[in-house]
Amino acid sequence: MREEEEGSWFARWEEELPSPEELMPLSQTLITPDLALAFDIPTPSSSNHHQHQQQHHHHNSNLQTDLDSSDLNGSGGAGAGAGGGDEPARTLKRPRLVWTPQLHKRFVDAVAHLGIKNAVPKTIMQLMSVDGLTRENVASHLQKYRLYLKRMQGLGSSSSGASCSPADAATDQLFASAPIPHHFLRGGGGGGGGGGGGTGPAEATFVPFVPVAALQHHQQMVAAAQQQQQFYHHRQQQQIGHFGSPVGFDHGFLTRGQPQLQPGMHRMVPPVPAASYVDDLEEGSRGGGGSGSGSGGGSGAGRRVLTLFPTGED
DNA sequence: CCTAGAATAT
DNA sequence: AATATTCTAG
Repeated sequence: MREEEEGSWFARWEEELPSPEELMPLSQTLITPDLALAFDIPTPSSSNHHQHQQQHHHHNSNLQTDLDSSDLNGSGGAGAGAGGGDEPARTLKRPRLVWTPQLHKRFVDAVAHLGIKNAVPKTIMQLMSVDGLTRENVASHLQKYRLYLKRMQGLGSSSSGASCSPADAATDQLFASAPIPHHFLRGGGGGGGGGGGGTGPAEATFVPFVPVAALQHHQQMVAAAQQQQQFYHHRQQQQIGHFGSPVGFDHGFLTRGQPQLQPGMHRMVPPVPAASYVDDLEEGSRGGGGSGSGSGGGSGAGRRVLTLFPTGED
């Protein structure tokens, strides 16, 4: 048992973690309609371009906002009835998870609040409380995120040309949408050091008494996986509708604020601040504090960090 | 046995 | 390029 705590880290947790707006539109593009479930859809290699008809009445299946991506799973298409039957509950592949800035924000927040030490996929996943998110999803993203951080460290001093490859630019945009917590800066190298500063070794020494206590059972992934598929079906019961964003935001996001408890799978919901939230969008005070972002130079990119929505607002 | 991490594949 | 999936190590 650990009893050491700074006592202040969680004090701000409420303010930093979930923002109502950010919390709501989280359950994005997960799973697709029963269509996918209906057949296994081997997805015939490449060759999928024909615009077929749009999906007629979709029950409650989630749509991706208004993205035209359309076939995530090759809906429709070939299909064929595999197997004859409709027992899709098996061999189902879930659609690719799209890491939208909001989702990433949550990811970063979770990581930031956990600290490097506890920022492991499972914990992060639990902290995020995003249904449909799997450990694999988080792990994969975490991997990428680490690379990004690592890359960031490599720079700092050196020429102002921060970006090396165009690829970085793209990733930058995604990752830039989320504030980089002071952690994550691996000291490794020494090299450069820091730059600026001291970001401090605040290596998250604080123990995370993860609000998500419980859990940690010897649950088998298999079971979890099956259940996940299950809730994909059950999902249809989700309470949808737009949450009043009368302003241009017409996102048809299915939102899922609180995790529903799955039978057999308990998900503790973190202390959702039912109290007042502070909209701490990107606080302007960044740059100096942290790792230096700019340190001196400032990447030319400046900070155009504004979580853009895919809603097509331009 | 389960989890994290990196590597590899799609 | 972005994610998923696989493999290996702890």
